[in-house]
Order: sequence, then structure tokens, then C-alpha cells
Amino acid sequence: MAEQDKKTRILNAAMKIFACKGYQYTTIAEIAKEAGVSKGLVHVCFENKLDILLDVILFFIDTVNDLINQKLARCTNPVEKLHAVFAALMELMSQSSRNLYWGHILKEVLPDTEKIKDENLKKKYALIIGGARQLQLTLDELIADGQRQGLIESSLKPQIIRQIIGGSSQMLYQGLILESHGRRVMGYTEEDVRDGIVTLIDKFVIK
Amino acid sequence: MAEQDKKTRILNAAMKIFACKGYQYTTIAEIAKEAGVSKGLVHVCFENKLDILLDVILFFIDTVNDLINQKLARCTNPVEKLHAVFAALMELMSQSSRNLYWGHILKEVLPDTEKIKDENLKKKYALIIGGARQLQLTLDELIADGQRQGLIESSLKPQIIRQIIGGSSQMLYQGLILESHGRRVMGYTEEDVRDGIVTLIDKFVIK
Amino acid sequence: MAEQDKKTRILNAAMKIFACKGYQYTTIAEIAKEAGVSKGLVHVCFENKLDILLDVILFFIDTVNDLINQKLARCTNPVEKLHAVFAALMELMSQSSRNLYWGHILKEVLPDTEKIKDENLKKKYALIIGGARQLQLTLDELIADGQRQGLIESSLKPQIIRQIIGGSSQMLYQGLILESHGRRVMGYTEEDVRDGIVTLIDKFVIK
Amino acid sequence: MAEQDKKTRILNAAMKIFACKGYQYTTIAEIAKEAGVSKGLVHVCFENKLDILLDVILFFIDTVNDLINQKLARCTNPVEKLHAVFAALMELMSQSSRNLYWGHILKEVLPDTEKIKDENLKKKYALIIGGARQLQLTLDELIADGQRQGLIESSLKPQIIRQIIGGSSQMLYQGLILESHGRRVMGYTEEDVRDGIVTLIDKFVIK
DNA sequence: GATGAATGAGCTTTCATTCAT
DNA sequence: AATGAATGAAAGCTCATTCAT
Repeated sequence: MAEQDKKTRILNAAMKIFACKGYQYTTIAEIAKEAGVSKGLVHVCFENKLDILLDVILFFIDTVNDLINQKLARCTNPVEKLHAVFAALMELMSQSSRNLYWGHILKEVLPDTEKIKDENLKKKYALIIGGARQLQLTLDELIADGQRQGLIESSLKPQIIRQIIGGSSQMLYQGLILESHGRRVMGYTEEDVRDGIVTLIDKFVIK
Repeated sequence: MAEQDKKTRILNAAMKIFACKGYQYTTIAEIAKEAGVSKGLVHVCFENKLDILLDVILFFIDTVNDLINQKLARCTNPVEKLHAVFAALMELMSQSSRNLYWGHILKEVLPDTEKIKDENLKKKYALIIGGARQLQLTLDELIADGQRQGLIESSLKPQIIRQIIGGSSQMLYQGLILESHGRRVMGYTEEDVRDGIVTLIDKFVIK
Repeated sequence: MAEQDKKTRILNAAMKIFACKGYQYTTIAEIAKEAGVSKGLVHVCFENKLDILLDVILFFIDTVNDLINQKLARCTNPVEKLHAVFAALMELMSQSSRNLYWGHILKEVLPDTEKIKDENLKKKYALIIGGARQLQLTLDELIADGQRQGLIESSLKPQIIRQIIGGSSQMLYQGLILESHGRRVMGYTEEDVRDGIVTLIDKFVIK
Repeated sequence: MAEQDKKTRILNAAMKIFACKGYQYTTIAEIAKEAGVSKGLVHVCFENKLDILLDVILFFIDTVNDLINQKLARCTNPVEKLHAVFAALMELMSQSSRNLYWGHILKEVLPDTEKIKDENLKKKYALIIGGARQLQLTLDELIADGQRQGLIESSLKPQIIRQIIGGSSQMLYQGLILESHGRRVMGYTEEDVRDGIVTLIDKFVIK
């Protein structure tokens, strides 16, 4: 209970600071301070810094996959599903209002992952890779389904379409966040982003 | 002359290693070794590690802007220009065949940039921001032009379209690189990527 | 009563783990776990980690001294006594079947003893030193007695003879333990060790 | 040259402090200070603390083996050889006038050696074990030779005799060192020790 | 009495940076 | 101009010890 509570607080603190400063520039001391606990406790709850990151990413992926499955259950049409899934993702990014792209972060941290020897961490890493893979497969299958039903255009592979829509979403949100941090002027709003993605998806829909 | 030569070698070495391992995980010692010079010389040619990165990014942005301007000069039609610009960008990403997204790296390194006190570095940083801004503006103007001429659809802001096409390009290439590093199976080829971007751009073109 | 019980369990646990891993590498957490009590309780029963060690050593020294006095009471002849004492020591080492040489451990821990400020600990430390001294004196006196009675050769000081017999015993047993831990092949058995010590003692006996 | 010099200085400093305080209580900072170099340099010259220790032990073992072989070359008679070898060892212990029993230290550090993953360290460790083994074998062979020639008594295994003489030497010298550190009154001199060992060896010689 | 969550001092280790040569 | 030995600040991590419950 208390432990879970602290673990969650550390996780939230880590999520926040990783998002602001990037994994590598974040120190355990900062996470501890932000979470209002001691450095030592961080190492009681987590094996090491990488372990924290893996948990953050895992939490994020789980949230995303849950959200998506939930949305998928409510639609039948692949096109509706696609819209629903990306709407959900945008909502999540908006909610979290954090510059946390686990995609980016995983990439930033890849050199570190090669050092993973600990079995627990290996498992977590495998879960993450599996979760990410699952997300991809779900989307690809969705698009392929639409293509088979003649609802989505077939000139491009599902993977390409998935990457286009996904990449656009990420970049558009990243722009918003950069703007909110005052580091850039992008000249568009969250409203524009949502419209953009809806429009983009519809481009691949056969009317 | 000799100095320029050394500086270029260091820059190339840095570009290569930053691309492989990320800025943070790259050590000056590695750069020096790769460049075939001493660690000391690196600090003679550059103020510090960040300075190297800024130069790398600056070089990249300059290359991109030059390439784009060169391509733009050869076309008149905004749609042709758009295709030409992104074709050029893809070619560049392909050529460099390096996991070097200055966008990513700039983001990775942002926390470090806040420490910039040195006037020279401040100037370089401003140049980079200016260059990136310039690239954005060029693209936005191009799209806006197309919209004014009725060649590109006007339902979305130019910034949104630019971000969609740019983001898609980046994500698609990132997937290729991940695959080439054996870290993911994406299931598409460079050919697919080029087709995807051409198709994507055409989606915004009014026929 | 209950406290005594807990204290004994902690002491036994500590003895076991100190013996296996050495004082420094043993953590309070391990001792607590082995003893089946909480970490907190360890600090209720003992001032600190060093206090536990001092108690372990004290227990060991007391056991040795008791055993020796017991054996000495049964013999009259100095040579018999000498044999009896070392037979008892060997038996003890064999019984404990633990790699616990308080001599070694005291040495390992000496730097820590300099930090002793607490009066209780100072007293315990003094008791240990006194006990060790007592053991030495008993042996030396025994040998001196034998020399005076013309039973033990007088060309060497009693201290030298004591150190030779004691050192040999320790080294021989240490070899056995190393072998039992699979870290060395010594090529002798406990039987050989006992024979060796008996033979060694007899070398100093005048026939 | 400079590097070798520093490495030697660090090694000497480490030897001295390991000897005084034990491996585990010695910090890199202390070694660096004693050697008159920075902490960083210690890690330039050695992989880590354990690496330093292994080098110290290796140096010691090499010195011992060299010294012994040198002595052995000058004698023909096994008994003479035995005397020569232990005389050499005593001389070495006396010279080094340091409380450095690599036997003790190896034992103290054994838990740490199980963590050895690095290939270089594994090799060093193997060299040490091999060197120690070699030393044992040399002595055992020497004693066995003497037994075969009817010069040394055969009632005890060579290993037992070796362990007795070796253990006695160590204990006697340890006593001297404890005394010199003011931690004990042993009541014998270096002279007594040398006499003791000579006498002890002669006990196993058949006249 | 007993617990174990929480602490933080102190350690090893890394590496950008300096500077004597 | 060029080197690389040397530095030391700063990070991750361990664990004896404390204390609210």
C-alpha cells in the first residue's frame, strides 16, 4: 500500500522529469526530490534508473493498448475503428500533456538497453517490445482489414499507412508541446491537430 | 587550412558517432579516436561537446536548406516544388544512411542548451533555430502558395500539412533504420517509403 | 527471556553469515532474514553491526577458553595438556565446520575498531583482547612449564612454539575449508590434519 | 614511462593501505591521495578497485615465485632448498614490512571475485590462482623429493608439511607485525622467528 | 516489543575538460 | 600545433541506521 503509493509517486515524478529533460539528463536525485522521497527509496522501489524508465514506458504502453482495445470494442467498421484509435491516442497525448514519446525515449535509451543483464529488466524490456509490436500489429491488421473490405486504399502497404498516420500524430503533438514550452512558434492549435489527423485518415478511405 | 581539415574530420567523426549512439552516450574520446586526432585537439577546435553538436546540426541544416533552395530553383509549380523538396530530403536521409535526425538530437540536447552562456555558442544556437525556422517557413510558404493557386487543398493550415508530410517522412525513415539495425521488423522497403511520401503529398493536391 | 532468545538467534545467524561471506560483505538485512527477525530488531538487540561481531567473537573466545580450561583440568603433564588443548581446538574448528577464524575476522575488522567510541563496545573490545591474551598466556605458560620440567625443548621461546603450533593448525584447517568450498585442491584429509598436529607437537617434546 | 610510473605508484600506495586497513576498508580516494594522484587517474590505470588488488597480489606472487626459483637454482639438496626457499620468503615478508598476506586478502575478497565478469580481470584472477598453485606444487615437489631421498621424514604428506611450515611462517610474521602496530605484545623478535622456522624445518629432516 | 519503510552519508565510477610538454 | 596524462565534479548506487506505526 504505502510501497505502491511511493512507487507510483516516484513513477509519476520520473515521467514528468524524463518528459521535461530527457532520460539521460534526469538524475535519480531529481526524481527523488520531485517525488518527495529520498534517493535511497528510489533504489528500494526500482533496480536502477533504467528500471524506472522501463516501468514508465510499460505503463504508457499498457495504457495505450487498453485504451485502444476499449475503443475497438465499440466499433465494427475498420474506418471507424481507425478514427477511434487515433482519436484515443490524441486524447491520451493531450491528457498526459507531457512531452513523453516513449518511441523517442526508447530510442534515446537504446545504448543503455544493451547493458541489460538483470533478468527482471530483460523481462520488462521484452514486455515493452512485445507491447509496441502488439500495437503495430493491431493497427496493421485494422488497416489490412479495411483494405480487404475495399474501404481503405490498397496502393500502400498497411505498415506504410500506419507509419504515416502515426508519425503525423506524433509530429503534430510534438509541435504543440514545443510551442507550449515556448521553444517554437508552430502556428496551429490542438483543434487543428485533431482536424488534421481526421482529414489525413480520410485521405486513405475510399469513398 | 590544416585546422579546417582537422575540424572537418572531427565534425564527420562526431556526426557518425552521434548518429549511432546518441549525443549523450558519445564521448569526446570516441570522437577523437574516430577522427584520428587527440582529445586535446578536439577542445582546441571546439569550445566543448555541445559546440560540436551545434556545428553538426548547423552543417546538416545548411545542407538541407542549400539542397532545398537548389531544388526549388528548378521548379515553378508549387506541387512540383513540394515533391522536389521532399524527394531531396529523402535522398539526404538515405545518403547519410545514418540515424541522424537533427530534430531528435536537438530535442535530446535541449536541456543542455539552457546552460549555454558562451556568446559564440549562443550565436550558433540562434543560427540553428533560425535555420530550422527558415526551413519551416519555406515549406509553409510553398504550401500556402499552392493553396492560393488552388493546387493544394485549403482545408488544413499549411503548418499542419507540412508537419504531416515531414513527420511521416521522418517516421518512415526511422522505421527503416530500426529495421536495418535489427531492432524491429517493419515490413517495408525504401521503395515503399518513397512511394508512400509521393502518394501522401498527392493526397493534398487538388486534381 | 524472549529478548535473550532473539539475541541468540541473531548471534547464530550472524556467526553463520560472517563465516560464509566475511564481516564486510554481510548485510544487516541478511542477518535479520537468516535469524527470522526484522532489521529493526537487530538494532534493538545490538548497538550496531560491529557490536554483533564483537559478541560473536566474544562468544567464540569464551567457548575456546572454557573448552581449554576444561581439558587442562583433566591432565597433569604439560605435554598431555598441550595435546589436549590442540585436540580440543581442532575439534572445535571441525564442529563449527565454519570458516570462522576469529583471528582473521578481528584482523579484517580492525580498522573499524578504531572508530569505537561507545563505552559498551570499548568494554567488549577490551574483553576480547583480554580473552585472546589469556589464551596466549595459558598456552605460553603451559609450554614454559614443559620446558622447565625438561619435557619440551628449550631452544625456542614458548611464544614461538605456540605460534608455530597454532599457525599450523589454522593453516591446515583453512586448507580443508578451502577444499570443501571447492576453491582449492589441497590433497589432505581431516585425519591427516590431526596426525600432522600431533606429530608437530611431538617434535617439540623431549623423549 | 609516465604511465608506468604512476601505475607503480598507485600499486605501491594500494599495497600499503590494503595492508594497513584491509581491502574493503580502503577507498579509491585514499589510494589516490597516498599515491599523490587524482581519483580519476586510478581509474585510468586500473579497471576498478578489484583490479588493483589483483595486480597487487599478482605482483606479490610473481616476486615470490621469482625469488624462489632463483634460490632453488643455487641448491641441489632438497633440505637446503627448503631452507633457502623459506629463508627467502621470510626475507620478503621482512622487507615488505607490510601486513600483506595475499592469502588473507584473497580470502577477504573472495565474495567480490565471484562478481568478476570482465575478461581481463578473469585472466588476472586465473594467473593468481595458477601462481599460487605453482608455488604449492613447487614446495610439495621439493618435500616429496626429500622424502624419496630419505632426507625428509615420510610419516606426513608433503602437503601437510608444506602447510605447517608455511602456516607457521605466516603466523610468526603476523605476530611481529601486530606487535609493530602496537596492537599486541608477542614477546619475540624477528631473530626468534628466523630461528623458529629453521628449527621447525630441521624437525622434519632425518639426521 | 517488533516492524520495515525510509533515510542519507559515503562509496565507486565516468568523462568533459585542462595543461604541461 | 598537437598531445594525452591528469583532473575532479557529478552521477548511480549500497546499506547501516532510524523511527513512525
